[in-house]
Amino acid sequence: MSAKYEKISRDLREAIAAGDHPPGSTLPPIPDLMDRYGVARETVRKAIATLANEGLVTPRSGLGTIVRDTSDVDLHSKPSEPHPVWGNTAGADAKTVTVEAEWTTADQEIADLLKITRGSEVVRRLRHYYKGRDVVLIHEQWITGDVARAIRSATTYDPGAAHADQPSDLYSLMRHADHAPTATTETVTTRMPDPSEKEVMNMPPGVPVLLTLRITHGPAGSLLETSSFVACGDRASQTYTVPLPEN
Amino acid sequence: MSAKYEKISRDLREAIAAGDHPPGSTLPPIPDLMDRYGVARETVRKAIATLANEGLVTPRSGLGTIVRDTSDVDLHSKPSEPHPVWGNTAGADAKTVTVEAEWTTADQEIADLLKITRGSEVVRRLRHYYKGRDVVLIHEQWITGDVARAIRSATTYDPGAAHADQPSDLYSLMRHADHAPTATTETVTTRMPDPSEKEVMNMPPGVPVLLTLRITHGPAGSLLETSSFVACGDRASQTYTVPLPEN
DNA sequence: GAGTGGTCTAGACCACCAA
DNA sequence: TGGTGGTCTAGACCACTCT
Repeated sequence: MSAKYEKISRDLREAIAAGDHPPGSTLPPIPDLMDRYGVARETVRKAIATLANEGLVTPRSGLGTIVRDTSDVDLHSKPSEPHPVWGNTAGADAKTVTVEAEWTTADQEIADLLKITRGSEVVRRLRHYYKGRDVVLIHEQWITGDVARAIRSATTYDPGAAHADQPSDLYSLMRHADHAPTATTETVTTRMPDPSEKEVMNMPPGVPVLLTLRITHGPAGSLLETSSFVACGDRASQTYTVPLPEN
Repeated sequence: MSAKYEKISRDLREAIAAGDHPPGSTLPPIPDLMDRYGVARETVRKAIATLANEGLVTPRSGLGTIVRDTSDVDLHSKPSEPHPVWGNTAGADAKTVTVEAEWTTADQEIADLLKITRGSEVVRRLRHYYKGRDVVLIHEQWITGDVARAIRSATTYDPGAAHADQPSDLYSLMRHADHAPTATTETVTTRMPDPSEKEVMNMPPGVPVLLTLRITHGPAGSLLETSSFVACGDRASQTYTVPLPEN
């Protein structure tokens, strides 16, 4: 109930909340805390690790234990406008890079989501959204073969081929290809990043990811694509406007 | 780059992913892993702590290191229907308890959100949403004085007083009080829980919270209330349906 | 009681960063 | 070079859970 490291982390947490140690500053060095509390090194480190896992601080070798700024959400996507309105909401230093693009076949999970048969041809794209030099969102997308072929015919753009230039808005292409999207269903949840996500987005410890699963609906109840968005949780938020019924 | 504990945690992570150690089972005991890798106890514990912070396992004294089931989201709220549709989406064992309800005055932050002057009278409510015996969502709500007074007059229900019985749907009361809500704006983000949230919702390590900030709009651009929803990240998700424009 | 994880120590060596 | 955090050890004692 009251381990030594818990008291230390509680004291430090309160000191941060009270405004000592403002964001960007450092906590007292480990040796200082060892003296102050009369404990061993590993006990202080455990206390600091607790705060790191809460996302409050980031220990950095040679520099000290840096207090994070937890209030700076600089990405603000509004899916009410089609999701990749990256340029609009994220500023001039935002960009998108298509890492992979390929024709492949749907596994069971994707087939279920898109209500197609397993093994159907689909286009899979993996894209990274940058803010400055940092990847802040990983977008994996599956487009039904029907829609991808229609786009290829109507616009001479093949969604399943890698392109040097970024063709921007897939939804515009869908409209030109007679598959205008009518609505999306987006489910938002959260979890901790796996090691590869942590590495790609250069995430400090104690920061979760915001996970969005999207399904795009087309004419006559058809399904056009499905996407998963994995966003760095301390930099991204999503806003929805929900109209309410009268009764 | 390749600390001993990193190799151990990587091995265990892969073993879990491969289907050895299915959800609910336990990892090998610490002494076994010490022997297998020829390392000290604290090294093994660090490896396991890494997995715990990723939300993959929960070590429990006397029982072992239990593999969590990361796929069981049992709460699924649809804000397209007014948010507290708890009974509909969460099953029969869901309930809501009002922990606090009071008339108070708006601080600067709440005043800004509701576009009222600081110090105005508002009603603040703190509610816990249960699933079975567990709190899975903490709801803090501020209702403008105008709206709360109108409800009190029209329905003889005072939102700012504690009630033994749960009056259910605030939006219905608003409609009866001539303040029908027309839309909500909901911003979703994520962070790690603070210690009090972790305690109230009995959250294991490595589980973030899903944070929703809601503003409810009323007739003629008025603002009726604002809420923060803090949901246990491994049990809750939210779904939005977004209509898309034609062009 | 036997086995599990939880806490803590005292000391060692290493990697990183600034001046 | 001196100070920072990062890793690791070998051993101790405690708290919890099941049988």
